[in-house]
Amino acid sequence: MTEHADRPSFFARAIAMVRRIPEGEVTTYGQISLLVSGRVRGARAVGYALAALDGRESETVPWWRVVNREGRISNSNSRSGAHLQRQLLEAEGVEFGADDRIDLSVHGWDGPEGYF
DNA sequence: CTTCTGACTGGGA
DNA sequence: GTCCCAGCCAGAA
Repeated sequence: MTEHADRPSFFARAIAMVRRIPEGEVTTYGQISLLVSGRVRGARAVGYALAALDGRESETVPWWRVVNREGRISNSNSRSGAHLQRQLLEAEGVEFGADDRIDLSVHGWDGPEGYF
């Protein structure tokens, strides 16, 4: 972590929020951004945060439960394993549509209960 | 110091 | 449905 202990950065807060996603559910980059900063536009920074995960963190942080607003696996994560992400989600019971899309109204996660 | 880029999103045309 | 643009945060050149 590169942020100050008393003032966790947007980066660190995003990772902490991803850890809260329950098994078998998914959320979007925009939702994470909204939960940790109150702004949807920080979604891009969330994606950057997950891209910077270490090999060790990639095992403790459920990064595979984060998809884009369409419910699809994002493009460049293919270098880390888009196929792996889908495989991990299906193993948790997440279903993909014919167009490789997840129904967020079924598997979508809105954040911790009573967070706001 | 400035500028660009990226696992993104919402709004307008 | 499509395409384009601005905004968000962090890091690299």
